Amino acid sequence: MPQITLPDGSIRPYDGPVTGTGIAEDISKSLAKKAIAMKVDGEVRDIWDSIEKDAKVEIVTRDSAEGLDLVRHDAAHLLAQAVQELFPGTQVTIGPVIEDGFYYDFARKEPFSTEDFEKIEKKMAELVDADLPTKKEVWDRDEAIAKFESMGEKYKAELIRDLPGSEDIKVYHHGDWFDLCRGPHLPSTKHIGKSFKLMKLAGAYWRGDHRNEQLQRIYGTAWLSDKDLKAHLTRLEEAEKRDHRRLGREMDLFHLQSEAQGSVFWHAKGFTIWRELEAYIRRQLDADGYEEVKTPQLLDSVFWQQSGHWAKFRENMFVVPDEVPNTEDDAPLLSGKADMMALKPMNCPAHVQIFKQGIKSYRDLPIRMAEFGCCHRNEPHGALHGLMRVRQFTQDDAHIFCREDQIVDETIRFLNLFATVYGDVGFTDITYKIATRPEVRAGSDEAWDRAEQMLEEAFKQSGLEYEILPGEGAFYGPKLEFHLTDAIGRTWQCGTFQLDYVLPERLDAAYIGEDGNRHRPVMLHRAVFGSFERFIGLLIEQYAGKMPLWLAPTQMVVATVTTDANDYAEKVAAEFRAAGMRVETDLRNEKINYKVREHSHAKVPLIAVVGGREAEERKLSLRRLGSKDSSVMGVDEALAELKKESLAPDLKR
RNA sequence: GCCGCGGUAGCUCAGUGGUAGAGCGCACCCUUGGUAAGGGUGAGGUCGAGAGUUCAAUUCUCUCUCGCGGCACCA
Repeated sequence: MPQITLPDGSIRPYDGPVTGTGIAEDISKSLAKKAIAMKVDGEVRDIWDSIEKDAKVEIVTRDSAEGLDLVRHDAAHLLAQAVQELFPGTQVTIGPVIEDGFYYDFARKEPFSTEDFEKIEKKMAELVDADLPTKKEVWDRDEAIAKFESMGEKYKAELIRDLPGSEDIKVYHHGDWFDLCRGPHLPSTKHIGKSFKLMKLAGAYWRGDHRNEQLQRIYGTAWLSDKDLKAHLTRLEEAEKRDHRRLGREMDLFHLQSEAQGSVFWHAKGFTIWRELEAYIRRQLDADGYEEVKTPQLLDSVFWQQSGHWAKFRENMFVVPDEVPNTEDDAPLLSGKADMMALKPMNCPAHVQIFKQGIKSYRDLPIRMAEFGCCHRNEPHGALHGLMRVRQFTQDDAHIFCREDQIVDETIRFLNLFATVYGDVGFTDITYKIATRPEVRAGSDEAWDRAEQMLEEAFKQSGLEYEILPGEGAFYGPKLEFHLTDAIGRTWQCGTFQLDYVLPERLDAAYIGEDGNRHRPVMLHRAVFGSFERFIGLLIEQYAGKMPLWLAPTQMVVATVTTDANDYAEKVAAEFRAAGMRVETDLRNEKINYKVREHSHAKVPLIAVVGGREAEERKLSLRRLGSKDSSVMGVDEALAELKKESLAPDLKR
């Protein structure tokens, strides 16, 4: 006698087991038509499942968040079904729902090509039109394994083998085709609709492990309506326009070229942004009790052996032989016997060397040692991505040497600095994470317990929301991660904060404690921007190139209406430059419309138009980027206002 | 590094087994125009590199390289 509680609080008693369809029909005919699944005590289930006990039930319709997920999940099945019909011999593996869509991983000897997409999409549409009903069966584990193996579906068989014994082996049929699946699913293929599109093709390792065979992954997007699909595709196009690589070229900020792949050629305009940011963060660090240092770029491999990087990080290091190259044309360039040096991939070991000079007392701690250190890492070719992932980058790096009892305070101090800086540059959408102990790690569990607790404590005291990333910490300690999202939804880690008990030990850093004995300091690795490169890349995308005034490479263009005003324009520009602003003039023989258009496209925040009228009255006509209006004002008034406005946020305070 | 896709003028892209085209940009000339494209003329390309097939390759094939999208990696 199940009692079904509906979302409105009403209770419906039933004499026996009842299906979601039955409940929906009892509520209303129109709901029954739209019902595609149900939520039983919060869990999404197949609409045709029987409910035998009292439960809270909510009917799920297509146009709900759950409905959209179901559509996408079914679309993944649909893709698999279409592919298997079109390409016999293809094995299916997994096909989950992801943001905005789904993917399915296939095992097939011959490669798919994006040219196959049209054919597959057509087949998918046919299957939707066929309105194949969904049927669920629970199979015996061994029989299921045998069945899938006999079909040549070894991945499915492996999945079943690895399912916990407590779990049912559920098989969903869509017409004649079936797949092992946790479900739930739509009642039939027609509910999927046709607002889907196959997007891209990629290799992906079975179970995400590069030692396994590589599968072929087809990504798709699916929506409830063609309108939604179109809107999504438009969003992607818009996002492309915000791509920092594109804007970097259009705005003459930087470029990359193959002779220095992964390293950036900063043009004057791009480097202006860098310089402003560097000056800004240096002021913050100075004010926050950091001391700035500069350490060597190239260090002997013996040093990296001591630090542990040679063992753990060597494959990502650029190694340089310490040898005079042979100058004979025919002789080998290098003897192969030279000692090796390496470009630093990190600054931390060098900072320990500075710490170790002289004797440190507990009274000296904490020491906050900062460096705008340029690091090189030999990243895999496939990982390189514009400014976001490069092989040479400069961090706003610092290491805090402190006692264990200072960790919480230092963490809070950092979080405050971090929040100030990100607020100042306009990043608001940040995800905070604590990455905890990985399986392979150094140090005792007690030390890890303490370290993780201290980080959480700091977060709690700072009032920031965070999530835990289990097992994602560094081998030497837990870390805080700060994630930002780029134009197309990829997230990037920028700032970082890592606890390290290991490096001071390895490199024998010590201070004299109150008790007169030697103690190990704890090292906190931390960066606010992370790398200038990535941070600037994200800034460009965040602002779609329309940088805030203090960061804009060119803050103002003084554009003349006629050549008669040229001398005046030069004079005005000079006055603004004298006030510390970055100002250019546009004296070209072009119409003012043309100039305004061009500088607007170049995303210059301010355009000062000057003609005969302005020259006569020592005025300018100011137009702000994104505005159609302009306002005429006196030069002195504009100078006072804009000089203040163009200051970095900290200097305005 | 792995899988798929790509590389033609500064940029965006078209095109072809008989050694190339557009728009924008650039230079020059005319135009002195009041807030998102005034007109004209012109310059500009080893069609990513190498090899192969062919009478002939930018076009077809292979290798390499770089780029793009994923995957793996990101101590």
